[in-house]
Amino acid sequence: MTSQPAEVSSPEISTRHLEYLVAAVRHETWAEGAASLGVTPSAMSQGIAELERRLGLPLFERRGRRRVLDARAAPVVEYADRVLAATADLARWTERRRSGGVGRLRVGLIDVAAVDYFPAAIRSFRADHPELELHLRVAPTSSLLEGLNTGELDVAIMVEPVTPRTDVAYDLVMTEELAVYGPPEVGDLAPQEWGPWLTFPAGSHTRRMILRSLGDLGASTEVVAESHQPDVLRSMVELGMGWTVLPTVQAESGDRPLTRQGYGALFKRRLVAARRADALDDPDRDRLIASIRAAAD
Amino acid sequence: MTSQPAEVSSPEISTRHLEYLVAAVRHETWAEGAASLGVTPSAMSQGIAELERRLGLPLFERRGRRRVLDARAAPVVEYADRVLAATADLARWTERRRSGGVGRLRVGLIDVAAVDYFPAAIRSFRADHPELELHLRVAPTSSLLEGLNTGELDVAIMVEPVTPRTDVAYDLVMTEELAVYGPPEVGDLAPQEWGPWLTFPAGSHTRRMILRSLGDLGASTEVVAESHQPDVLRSMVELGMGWTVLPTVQAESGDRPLTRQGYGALFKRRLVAARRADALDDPDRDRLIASIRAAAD
DNA sequence: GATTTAGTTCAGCAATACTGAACAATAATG
DNA sequence: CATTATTGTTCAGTATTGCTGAACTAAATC
Repeated sequence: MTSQPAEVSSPEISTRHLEYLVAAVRHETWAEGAASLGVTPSAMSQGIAELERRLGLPLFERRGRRRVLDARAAPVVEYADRVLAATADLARWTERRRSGGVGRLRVGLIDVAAVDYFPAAIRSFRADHPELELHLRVAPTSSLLEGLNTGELDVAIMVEPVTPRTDVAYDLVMTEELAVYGPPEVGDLAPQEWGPWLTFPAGSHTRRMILRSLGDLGASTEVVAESHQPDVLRSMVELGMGWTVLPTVQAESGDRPLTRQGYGALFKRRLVAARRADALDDPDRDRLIASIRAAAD
Repeated sequence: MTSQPAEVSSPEISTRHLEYLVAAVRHETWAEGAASLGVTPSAMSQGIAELERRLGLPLFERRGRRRVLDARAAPVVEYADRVLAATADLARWTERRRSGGVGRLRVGLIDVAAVDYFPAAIRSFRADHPELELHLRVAPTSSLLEGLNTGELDVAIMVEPVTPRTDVAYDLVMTEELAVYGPPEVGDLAPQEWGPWLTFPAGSHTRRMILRSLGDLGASTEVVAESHQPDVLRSMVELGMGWTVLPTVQAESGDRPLTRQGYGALFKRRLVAARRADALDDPDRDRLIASIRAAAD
């Protein structure tokens, strides 16, 4: 065991420095970034120089008359994003403390949660909490995950990620079944005869699960059309353009339900209520999650 | 969906402010805290007042002539701890970048990992990486967890926590068996006749698992002595003071192994390599983990 | 009541962070 | 190729900030 050397001293960094850095990265030009923060390009230039000096490391390289982030400095931007997200959380928390509880909750939901499972629960929650501004965003899981990480969302009702993540914590809300639906006239076929497929875009969590399950059964995995919108996928199936896999609640609702293959559920996926792992405690978020889980039972 | 109101603006906060806050909380007096930061009490008093002003919230209350943290401000201290830990990480990362790789790795291990399983692996790793200052701390799992969270440790080889945690990420290293050991003269007994017990202190992960497993078998769960040190527990068993449950590698090593009950392994526990969930990537930490897992196979 | 201790407020000063002007380098246009 | 436009940098000036030391206030101890 060696003797313990002096601790590396931490630089003094302010959230202002980090705002300059993030603005420089997120905007096309530094001038635009400076404007977004309400300062002159001169202030931002000097501020970033001071940050580089305090870290003892250059963060940007010249590209013509522009400055672009050195790819090796990505961890510094990640640090800046995290600290600014935590600071924004803190600002909201202190605002809540000051105002004695009046606040806002920003909720993301995938479409099946917003349209099929929880519209009544959300209406009811809103009615029960008039002091709370409830903000809803309906988007695919990947977009909701990004929203959580950038601090734009407080909670997301989404598909459970395939691989465990350390940046997000979640509670199970419900399990739902997805089934195979073919064009109306084909009747029941064996899996080997299913397809081609109309499904979600590449990058979708659910699409990966669908294609894996179909592959396991020896079915085709040819995709001929993509859409984020289940209604669009349904319409294309009705028009005889191909087959799809959808949550049963989405495919069989309304006055023209799709025809399910007799195979049964292809697989089940889990919907979760996710928050950023390092988010501060938020009783309103917890109440909403409890309310949604109660509705799911 | 309501119209989106203006975002709550984040206050400008520096790591200096947060250092003042944490020093005020962690030291008996503000004067002592100020000294630990190399400033006068006046600077710290004004700095904390400015932080309260920027947050719009009092953080401390008067207790006689002292100021103590308002319990409701605990989330602000948690935020400060997180940001300062992340900033210290960043400082080490930038130091590594500047020095072209020469650095330091601070490793925690529980005693069985340091003494029984991985001494050769660690000697070998140190020999293979002379450019790296390897710091070892041997302590119980709870202490190692705290060291991770306060940024004092980069990685910890420890018992897997009973309940999943979001602040720590870990890789499985190995599974080890723990068995029941009685005083030398008692021979094989049924579980109902085991005990009383010499075991780890309250708060120990392993102790909770031991008592739960014994309870499941209908054995006594009476504890008559406690120690963090397996050698001490062994000695007390040899002296006929009671029974213990230990990792077999600890209980049966050396020239006077304890006598195992014929029951077999009471249960298995998992040792993991843990890091803080939001820690920056660290190739040296990953290499050490790979080396330890290879040694465990 | 006198003394000591902990934290606060004040005045002064050095350091910092911003603006606006002038400048340098690069890219686009004629 | 010359001129103009654009992006970012450097400089000087100024307002603001953050620190120290002194004086002060309030609480605790003797």
